Amino acid sequence: MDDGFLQTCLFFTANRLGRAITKMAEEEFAPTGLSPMYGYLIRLVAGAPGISQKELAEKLSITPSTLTRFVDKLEAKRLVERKGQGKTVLVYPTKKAEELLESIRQASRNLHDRYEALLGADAAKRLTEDLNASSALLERH
Amino acid sequence: MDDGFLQTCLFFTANRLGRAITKMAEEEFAPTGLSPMYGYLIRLVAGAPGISQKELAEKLSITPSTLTRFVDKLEAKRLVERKGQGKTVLVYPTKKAEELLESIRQASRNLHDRYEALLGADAAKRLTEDLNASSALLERH
DNA sequence: ATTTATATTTTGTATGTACAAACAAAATAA
DNA sequence: TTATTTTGTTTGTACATACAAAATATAAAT
Repeated sequence: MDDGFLQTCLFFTANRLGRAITKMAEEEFAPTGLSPMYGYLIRLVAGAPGISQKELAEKLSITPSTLTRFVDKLEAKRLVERKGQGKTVLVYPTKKAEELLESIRQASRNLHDRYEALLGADAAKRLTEDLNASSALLERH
Repeated sequence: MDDGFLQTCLFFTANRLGRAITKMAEEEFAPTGLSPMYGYLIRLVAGAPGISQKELAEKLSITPSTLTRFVDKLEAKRLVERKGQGKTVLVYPTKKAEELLESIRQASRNLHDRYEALLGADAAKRLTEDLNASSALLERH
């Protein structure tokens, strides 16, 4: 069958892996009550209280509008608080978020262990580094 | 700042690349009037007229429910036709789809050329192969 | 032949994400 | 000091995708 074009297309293969690892990540993060991106957002905020939304969007490589939605949800769950500083919005973790932190870190570790077991430690590390490097190149067009 | 955990997490890096390459792919596929996944779906159907939805979902690594939605849309655009063969649904390309094919192939080529120019031919090829191999390992849990 | 089990598809619902436009505040220039 | 531009955020809307449950249709077993 004439379907080799899929396996040679970076768009397809990158998203294919994205779907597979997202499913796994959602399973591992289930105990935290958050999906993985929200968990990472909380880790960033807890590691730099008062970080601006702009910085958060940049670090997470998502658009500002998406970040607004994320912060909306975490604020509704009383996990972060906004404090407007002029036109920029600063984000702070709540006590509740800090209490969740260890569970989030554990989920990250479990996820890491799980895919490492399947891919091998070396291959996983190399792949992750390659993905970072390639993303950086593509993001600048 | 304490944000290294992002760069070492395969979930994050895979989806980061996914977002970057998806944006690029959407730009290159714009002339076809389709988003990239729909273009590839049409290529599969044109390459194997009468292929079942189940097979299509497998080849594209998406869930059957997502595939149903995709075929719904392409059917509404008169690009494919369904023919129920018992419990399975067979999908056929229309004339209109066949007329689009060359434009879709061209978009794929343009996309390929574009990211290859940024990543280098060798690196792009290796990355794509790694992504395929890793997806295969992760999809089986 | 009727019931039961199995495989495929569809539907309802939810989520992550983006773009474009609107809005608000700040910085710069006149 | 007022007018213009830039920067950061939010809102409306749309789309790709998934899961769980329902529907449909075949095949298997009694």
